[in-house]
Amino acid sequence: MPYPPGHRDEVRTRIVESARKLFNRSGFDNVSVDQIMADAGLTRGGFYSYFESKSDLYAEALACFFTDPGWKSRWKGIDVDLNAAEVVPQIVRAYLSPQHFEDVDNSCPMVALPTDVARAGKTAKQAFEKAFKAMVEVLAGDAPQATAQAIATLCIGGMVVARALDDRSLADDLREACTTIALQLIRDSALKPLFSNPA
Amino acid sequence: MPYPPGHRDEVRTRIVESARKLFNRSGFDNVSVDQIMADAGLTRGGFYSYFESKSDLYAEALACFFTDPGWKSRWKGIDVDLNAAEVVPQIVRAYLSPQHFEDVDNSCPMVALPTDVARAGKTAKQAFEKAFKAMVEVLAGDAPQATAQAIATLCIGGMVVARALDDRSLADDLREACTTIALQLIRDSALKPLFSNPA
DNA sequence: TGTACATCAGTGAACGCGCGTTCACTGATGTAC
DNA sequence: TGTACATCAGTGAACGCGCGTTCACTGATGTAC
Repeated sequence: MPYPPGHRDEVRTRIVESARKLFNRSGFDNVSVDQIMADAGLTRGGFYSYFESKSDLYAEALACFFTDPGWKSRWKGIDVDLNAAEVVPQIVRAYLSPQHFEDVDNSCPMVALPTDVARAGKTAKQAFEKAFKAMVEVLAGDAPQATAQAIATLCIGGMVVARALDDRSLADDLREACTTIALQLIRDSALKPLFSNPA
Repeated sequence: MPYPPGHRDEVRTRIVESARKLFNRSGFDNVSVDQIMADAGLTRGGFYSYFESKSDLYAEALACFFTDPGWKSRWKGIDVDLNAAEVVPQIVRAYLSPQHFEDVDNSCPMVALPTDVARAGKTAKQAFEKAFKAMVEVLAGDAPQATAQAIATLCIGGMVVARALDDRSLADDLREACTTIALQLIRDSALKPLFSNPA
């Protein structure tokens, strides 16, 4: 058995990580197999002994962001402590932070690639959905499902729109507006059970 | 002067309209000049007597959606009457409606193309920004700027995320959740001036 | 310890294809007389 | 009214290029003795 065991798994992971980074930067279609393999320190020919086709990578590149245990503290500047009581507001602040806005390479793929996913196949959509459900679950806390979904949408949508604007200060305003409203929704939904719940 | 006056303008508009539709459907990079010209009933060669390059079309295709006087009632099923008192909730409902979700070809480009714009040049981002500002202005009503921006983000982001999900019923839930929360934000912000405004 | 070997991870030339763009041309048009 | 003409909108073959994918091959590796 030439090459140490686990070698292929390690290389495969490296390819997926390179793909995730480059997809984030340029979208699915503007990244070539050549570029991905070169970024992983390999040449193009080897790709097809790891994957059936380029589109096979889409779902894996989306998934690897969330399976990577480091993702929750990926945007430095704001450290999220998952054991803290105030974890939900912390996540919202980190997600909508300037650090996340600027670090496109290590961005959440739900921000960098949602319209690419909408045009891609079922497996990519399933991977996106899994990530979205996980995010809603983390944000849910005491809030009803609809509120948690809206808060997740403010986080993802705020970043997507901010990155498509030309004026940086408007983009900053938008991020902050979404943060404020999302935190307000969290506060309101946490308080509501204490009072009557008007229809 | 062969060909009637206005002929070129008319053909140019037809090309931009075809581009808008096809970009919405497949993104900037998956649509070829050939396809755009064929959709407009022409052949590829003529393109470059109307535009300097393919990327010149991006900003124009974004803009034409909003300059088209028909856009405000584009998603049938829900007719928005801009003179009605309840115009803002109507716009939110129409934007997040199943009709808009399904009609990708005639979709708002802010829903279909935000990540393509984020990767494109300055002119495309300026066009996107202009559309976003216009939307926020329409939604503002009595609400503070930050609230109007968050409502716009719920509309756009809700549609972007819904289209990237695999499960249609989850996508429907999400659209409805965003509608509910957006309408609640409108109601709350309209009421607030009547009471004290707590920090 | 040293050598011969089987394995297979990785290489890179080659393929057919569709792209954005160019350009010499064709032929439908309104105008002049 | 009818004909010849100048204009220029639109055509389609051709270009160089980079893509996704294939495949015969090379050469680094751990193993056997």
